[in-house]
Amino acid sequence: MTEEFCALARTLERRDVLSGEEQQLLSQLPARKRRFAAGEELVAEHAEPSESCLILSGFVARAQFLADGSRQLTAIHLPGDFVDLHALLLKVMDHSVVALTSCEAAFVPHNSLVAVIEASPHVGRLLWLSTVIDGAIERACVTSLGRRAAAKHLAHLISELLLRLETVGLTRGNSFDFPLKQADVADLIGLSLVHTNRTIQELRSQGLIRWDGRVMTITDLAQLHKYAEFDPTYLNLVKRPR
Amino acid sequence: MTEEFCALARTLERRDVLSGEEQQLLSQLPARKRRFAAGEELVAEHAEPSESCLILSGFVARAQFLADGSRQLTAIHLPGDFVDLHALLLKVMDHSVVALTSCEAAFVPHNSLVAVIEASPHVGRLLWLSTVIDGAIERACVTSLGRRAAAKHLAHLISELLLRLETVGLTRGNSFDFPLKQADVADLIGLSLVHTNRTIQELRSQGLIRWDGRVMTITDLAQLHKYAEFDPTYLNLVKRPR
DNA sequence: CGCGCAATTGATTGATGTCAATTGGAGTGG
DNA sequence: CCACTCCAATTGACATCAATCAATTGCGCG
Repeated sequence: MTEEFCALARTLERRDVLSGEEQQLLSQLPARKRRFAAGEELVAEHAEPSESCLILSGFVARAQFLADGSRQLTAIHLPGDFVDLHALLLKVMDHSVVALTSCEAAFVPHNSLVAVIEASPHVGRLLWLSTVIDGAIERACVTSLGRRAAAKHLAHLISELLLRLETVGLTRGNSFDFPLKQADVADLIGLSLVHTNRTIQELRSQGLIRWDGRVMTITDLAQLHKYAEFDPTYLNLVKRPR
Repeated sequence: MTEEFCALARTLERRDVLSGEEQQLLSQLPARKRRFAAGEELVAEHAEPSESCLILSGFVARAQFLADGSRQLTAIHLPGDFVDLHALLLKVMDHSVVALTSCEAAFVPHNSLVAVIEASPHVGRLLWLSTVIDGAIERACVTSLGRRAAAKHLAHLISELLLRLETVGLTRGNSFDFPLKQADVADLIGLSLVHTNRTIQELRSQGLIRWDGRVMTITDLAQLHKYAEFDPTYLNLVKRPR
């Protein structure tokens, strides 16, 4: 398996077993590898991409823009995530994908994805699954935005990130690299920059996290989960026949 | 085609052409039809359903509950929507599905869905598409919650509902039956009941809508769209080969 | 007529946004 | 090495939005 697809296989295998042939199929997908700087757009809103992009390194997010210039990041994505796989069916992008840090992505043509899916309906279902988990993550986000207090929302997001990053081997114990700007976190949790700053300070002063802008460390995981009412069911981190 | 699947076929056909055989396949799906009263649960959180449910009449919503007893409705669903199709892959429900009005639903066994998908990859893709559109709708909701003022959020939701209901023939011009309680609307847009009431009044006083608790009438559609910055791209109401 | 649910209103509190500085640290050129 | 600049983080003061508490109204129904 080529280096590029380790992360993908790892993500898929977190939810079901891949046979050797299936791994083969994935590793033979053609991919155009590209590097982006923080702030660049990987995929533009209203574009009609003929390839989907798999994140290899760095953090990216889906973004929607409003007339007043503000922006909401509707989801954050990590290495191993097939960010715009849904474009395979949606045809027209309803949001753009932006780099939050410098990152690398592999662009895979839709027609070769279709070929893989036809060759292996099981891999097809696992890809379908990954779009459906994206939906579950967005549902959790809706609930956080609608009904959780700011600090709990942020605590929930951090809890989720730790688990998702563990899946792809990007944690060291309870800490992980998280070189985002507070302004990006603000757009992620739907708050103003100033209030985001105060919210972060609250989690710090509660002794739940440490974050210097580069490394996020969860100081008290059990407490963080309890505080955020975090239930990882929606991430489907269970191996099952699918 | 049996009566039950008219709505489903109609929803799918809004996005692509179905051949006669494909319609056949759909119409032959076995279905257990059930009726629910407002407030009842169609599918429970943490359940592991072996069937997915297609809404035939009425309004239902996905709901997530919090420890303090509050609730967020992460999406509203209409006749023709295959609400918990994603359970086919997710296995465990991360939310429950509740009836907002009295409603009817058809429960379709997962194994017969898998059979249809294997018989027709194209229908499979259209079902995949429908889960992916649910995701797009949730993204729009995230943006509304995070970055739109309350009244604009509500205006956006109403704009969306009109279009989605048109798709399944449930509108009369710019009006449609909408027998929800304001408390449900509150849980849908993430506001308190009192503030929801005032938000509705604002849209009324701006001359955008009329709503007596049963029938919603959009008085000035162009203005409503403009006010909400409504861009229907995300609903994918375009016929294309998928 | 009276009950009960849903809608509405008023008053108040609390959370969050906005505006305007200020601080701190990394890089840059002299 | 030191000023200087720039960007991000932080702080304070204040305005605005939304939640909460507590009535009150309106309507359908027995």
